[in-house]
Amino acid sequence: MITKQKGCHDIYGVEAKRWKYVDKLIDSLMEKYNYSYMRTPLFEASELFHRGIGEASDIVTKETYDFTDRGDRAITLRPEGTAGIVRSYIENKMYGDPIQPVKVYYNGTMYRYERPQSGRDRELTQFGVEVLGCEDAVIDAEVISLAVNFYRLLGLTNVKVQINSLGDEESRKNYRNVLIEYFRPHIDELCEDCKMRFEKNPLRILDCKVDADKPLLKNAPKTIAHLNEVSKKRFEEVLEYLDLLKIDYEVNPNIVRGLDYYQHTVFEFTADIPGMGSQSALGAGGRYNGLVHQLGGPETAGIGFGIGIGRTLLALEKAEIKLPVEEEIDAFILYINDEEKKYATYLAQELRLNGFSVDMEYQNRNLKGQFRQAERLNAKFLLILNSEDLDNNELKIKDARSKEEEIISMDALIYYLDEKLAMDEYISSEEDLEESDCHCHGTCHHDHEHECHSGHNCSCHHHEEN
RNA sequence: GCGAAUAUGGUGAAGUGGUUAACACACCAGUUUGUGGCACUGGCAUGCGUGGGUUCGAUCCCCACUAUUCGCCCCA
Repeated sequence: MITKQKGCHDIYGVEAKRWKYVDKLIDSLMEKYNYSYMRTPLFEASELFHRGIGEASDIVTKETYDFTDRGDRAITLRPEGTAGIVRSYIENKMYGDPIQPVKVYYNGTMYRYERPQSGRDRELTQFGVEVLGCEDAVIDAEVISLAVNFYRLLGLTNVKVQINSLGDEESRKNYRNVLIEYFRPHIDELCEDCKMRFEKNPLRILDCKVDADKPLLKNAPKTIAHLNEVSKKRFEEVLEYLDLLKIDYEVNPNIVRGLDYYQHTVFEFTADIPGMGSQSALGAGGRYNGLVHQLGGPETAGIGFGIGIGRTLLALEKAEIKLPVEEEIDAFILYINDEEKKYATYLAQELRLNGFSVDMEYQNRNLKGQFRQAERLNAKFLLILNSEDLDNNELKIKDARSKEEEIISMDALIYYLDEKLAMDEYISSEEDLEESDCHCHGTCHHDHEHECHSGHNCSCHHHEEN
């Protein structure tokens, strides 16, 4: 048997519906914020990521999927979304677009060569936005609030925004020197990794987990204290806008991010959910004003974030938040003989083209099996074909919920279904308010708690009474 | 890159150095000449991750490998 590659996943069934739900939410939210969808290639010249992300970062040194193609080109599967977007922005000269700033979003797979574990895969899906060509603090706040609202709409209300500012180039350099001077006399107290970081990227020492509790780290100079006036003012402005938008945040001087290109605002979205382990970061981002120029474009401000969809869904699961995924069909068509089967085939198409979700029996199973199939599919109505009824241009329709059954004229079917389904929607929205979404159909023959078709646990009322 | 655990059918799993590998759920067929969830009957692993070894004999013991899961590291 050929199996899937390490760290990859097949997504299907109910799981696929959850993903689809998130995709739709993203699209509709982005439409409201007026960000345009953008799709860039899954692979790019390796150089793009090396120049963009930074040679020193772990990502480029050991976590990318690299290969040479048949033309001997060095190719890398994209490990993140920003570099490709920026490359495209430059290549397509979007800085000349009459509409500025350029606000885009993406939602696609990324690849990282890592050891997989819970919440971390080799193929992962990220949703992210990028705003290019706007330096104003208001856009920082919009981008952050947008992400928070995305989480809120999913039901994750306890996502924390951790925010920090690295300042502009000048501030960043100053701070770096301050930090080096601060750590230099204490190098020996640091862990092995941090000794490496001291050389390559001293900022990263701050979010080291091994040394985190040492007073040396706790008392380390803070970025914010070493911002120059302009940077400081800018950061305050971002926070003001966040207050205005009622976004809760926590200024965390240890957020420095792994990538070299960040400046000014950097942030991380974390969810304090039991069972998420060290994968509590659901998304992150920041401002990358130097990147466009670094990749060969004009000086252009940029900001964005990336959110891991898989990890977000995992958080929802751990927090026991259910997404309202549709798992019902409007009607299922049953029949016994071949004449009826032909009519069923015709009727299914007719109803589908009229906007109903319809399925039917395909392989002439006995009625018992067909009823079971209809139940499994959560069909709201069963259309039971009968030659005699068909001759009278009628059919028998059974309401799966009420068990009521009646014979109606074929001509009235569409109208009938429309009416009933509208009613049904009304009723189920009422029920949602009372949180009674159990599909046990009143009577239950199970002795214990069991899994409902909709995937949740429910206990049967008449057993509870005992 | 480092560490740990696990590996039996569609699923959850039990099990033993020796003829037919429990049990449950699911599924299929039937009892029921066209109405589902109950009951009953029957069907459902030529096989216990792969390769080697020990043995008269291995799913069970040993070794290696692979895969999965979890943790560390790291995280766009």
